[in-house]
Amino acid sequence: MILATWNVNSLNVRLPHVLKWLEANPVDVLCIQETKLTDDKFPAAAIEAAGYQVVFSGQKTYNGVAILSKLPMTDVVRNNPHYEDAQQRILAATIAGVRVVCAYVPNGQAVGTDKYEYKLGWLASFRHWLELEAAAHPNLAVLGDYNIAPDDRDVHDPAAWAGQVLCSEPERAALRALFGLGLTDSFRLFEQAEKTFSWWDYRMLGFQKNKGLRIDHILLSGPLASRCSSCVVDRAPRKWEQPSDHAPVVAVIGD
DNA sequence: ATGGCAGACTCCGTCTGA
Repeated sequence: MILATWNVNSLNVRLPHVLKWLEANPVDVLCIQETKLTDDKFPAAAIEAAGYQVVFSGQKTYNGVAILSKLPMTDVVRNNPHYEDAQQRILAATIAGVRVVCAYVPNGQAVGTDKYEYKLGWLASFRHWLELEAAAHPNLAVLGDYNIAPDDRDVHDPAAWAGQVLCSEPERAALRALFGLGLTDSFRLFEQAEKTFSWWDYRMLGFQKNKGLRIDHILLSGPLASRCSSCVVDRAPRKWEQPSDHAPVVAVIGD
């Protein structure tokens, strides 16, 4: 099974990119974040025509998540049942015996702001819910835009980003708390090129200068991690016309 | 210290993202 995650920064704009990428990369499951579409405007027909079933949970202007799958999805859950949230950031489904969670973790804006506090509270409740999911589903995969760079290897300029949002110690501790549930950052199971990132600022030639962060992750429970044979970032779509500022991350799970 | 870029809505400026 091949699992992928991609923050598309508006599915309205990026639908052609998604379809083009799936044609070249026919993954089994693709988790999408930042659809920025209400459910009545979701392009389900175009995705189904490409051979994927799809579930989605959106809102106007911001956030919004979707799971595309070649195989049937059951037990679909929208949002964290233990966290009252008007923002649509979580979607879960069971696919071929694997519990797949698609998450768009809040950005946090800046350390010390209300949005930052919302992010930390959201993550604490997310951990609580994932603990229950992990207990119920030995095969658990949590994919998405975490808006956290796990450590300084995941930051183009650690000194400039030190203590800043996406890199602050409380955020990193919240991510480690998810690792504490037995979830592994599949990217770090393998030898990786230095300065591999999944997001680059649109401004100041961020991608061309590789001034990025690795904030999109595929976390796997023990049984899935032991069967994982690769995890890579696909930089190719970031070079296309009118790209998302994020690149897809892809993990391969063997038999 | 600010803006740079991009997308969406309030739509020719403002908010948010990361």
